[in-house]
Amino acid sequence: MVILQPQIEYLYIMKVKNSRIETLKMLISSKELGSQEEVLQALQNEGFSLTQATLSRDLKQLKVAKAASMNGKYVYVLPNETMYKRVHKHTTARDMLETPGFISLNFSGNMGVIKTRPGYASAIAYNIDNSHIPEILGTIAGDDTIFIVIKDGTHPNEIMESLGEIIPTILDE
Amino acid sequence: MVILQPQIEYLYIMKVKNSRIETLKMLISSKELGSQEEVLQALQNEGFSLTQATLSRDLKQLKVAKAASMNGKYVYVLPNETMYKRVHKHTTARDMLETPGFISLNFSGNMGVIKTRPGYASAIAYNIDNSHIPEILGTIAGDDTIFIVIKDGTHPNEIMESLGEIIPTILDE
DNA sequence: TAGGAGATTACATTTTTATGCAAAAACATT
DNA sequence: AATGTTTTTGCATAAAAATGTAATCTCCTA
Repeated sequence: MVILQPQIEYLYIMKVKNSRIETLKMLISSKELGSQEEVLQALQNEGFSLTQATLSRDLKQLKVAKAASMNGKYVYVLPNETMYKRVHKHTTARDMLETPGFISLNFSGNMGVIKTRPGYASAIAYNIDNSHIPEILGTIAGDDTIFIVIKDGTHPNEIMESLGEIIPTILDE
Repeated sequence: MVILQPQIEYLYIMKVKNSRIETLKMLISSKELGSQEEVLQALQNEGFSLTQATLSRDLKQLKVAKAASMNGKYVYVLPNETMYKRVHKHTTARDMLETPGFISLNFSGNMGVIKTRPGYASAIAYNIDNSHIPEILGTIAGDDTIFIVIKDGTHPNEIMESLGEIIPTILDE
C-alpha cells in the first residue's frame, strides 16, 4: 500500500518560496542592486527560477523600497529603520490630515511653538485665540510658525489637553 | 527706461525651487502618495507647475523612497532623518555662504533675538527654518527682527555654532 | 554688455515596475 | 480519489518612473 505524504510536498514548495524570500533579503542587504532586473539576475545566480513579475510581488510583500543612493544610483533597501519609521509616521500623518496644516507642537520654558504648513499659521492661531484658554496669554503667528506664551507655572500637559480640542491630532503623539 | 532687477528674479526662482522641495517634503510626510502622478497632483494643488520628469529628479535629489505599505499600496517615504540632515546641511551651508542683512543676535532665557537690516528678517528666518537645527523650536520674523525659541536647556553657544553655518558673519564678532 | 558656465526644466522616449488574468500547483475536505 | 479552495506563478500589458537632449534662465566675468 502506498502512503502519500502531501505535507512533504507542501513543505518543499513552501521552502522554495521561503528560501527565495530569505535569499532575497540576504541579497538586498548585502549588495547594491539598482533594478529588479539586477535583483532577478542575482536570484537566478543563486539557483532560483522566476520572472520579474514574481519578483515584483516578492518585493512588495517584503516591503522593500527603492531609494536614491548617494552615488546617483538607485538601490533597493530592506524595510529596516527606513520602513518602520515611515510606517509609524504615517499613522500620525494620516490622522494629521484631519487637522489641515498642523505639523508639530513643542514647549520650551514659558513658550510653545507650533509649526504648520506654509500659510496655515494664522488660521490655527486664530482658532487658538478664540478658544480663550486661560493658560494661554497670547499667540503670534508668522507664515508657518506660531509662538504661544503660556502662564507662569503652567504645565505643558494642561495646554496640550486644551489644545487637543482645537487640534485633535496633537493628542495622538 | 526699464531697470532690470536680476537679483530679485534670481531669488524668486531659487525660492520657487526651494519652496517646491520644502512643500514636497511636507506633502510626502503628511499624505500617503502612491505614485508620482499623485505627488504631482498634490504639488500642483499647492500652486506649483512642473512635469513628472522634474518631479522624478526632485525625488531623486531628496532621496525619497517608494515602498509598499501595509494596505497593499505603495507610498513615498522620506529618508531617515540623520541622512537627510547631513545632505541638507551641506547644501544649505554652501548656498547660504553669504547672508547679507544680519546685524546682531542676543539671547535671553529660552529665546534669541536677531536684528537685521530692514526687510531682511524673513529671508534669514527662512534660511534658519530650512536648516532644521534641532535646538531651534521655531522662528517668527517681522521686518527687521527675528524671534527664536530654543529648546529647554540649550546653551546659546550651541545655537551660535549652528547658526554660524547659515549666517557666517555671526562668528566674526 | 557680450559671452560663457552652471542650473533647471520640458519634451520625448526608454526603461523599469506593477498587475489583470488565466493556468498550474498545493492543500483541504469529504 | 474526486472536488473545491487557496496560493503561486507566468504571460502579456498597462502603468509608472528615469533620463538623454535641447532649450531656457541666472549669474559671473572680462
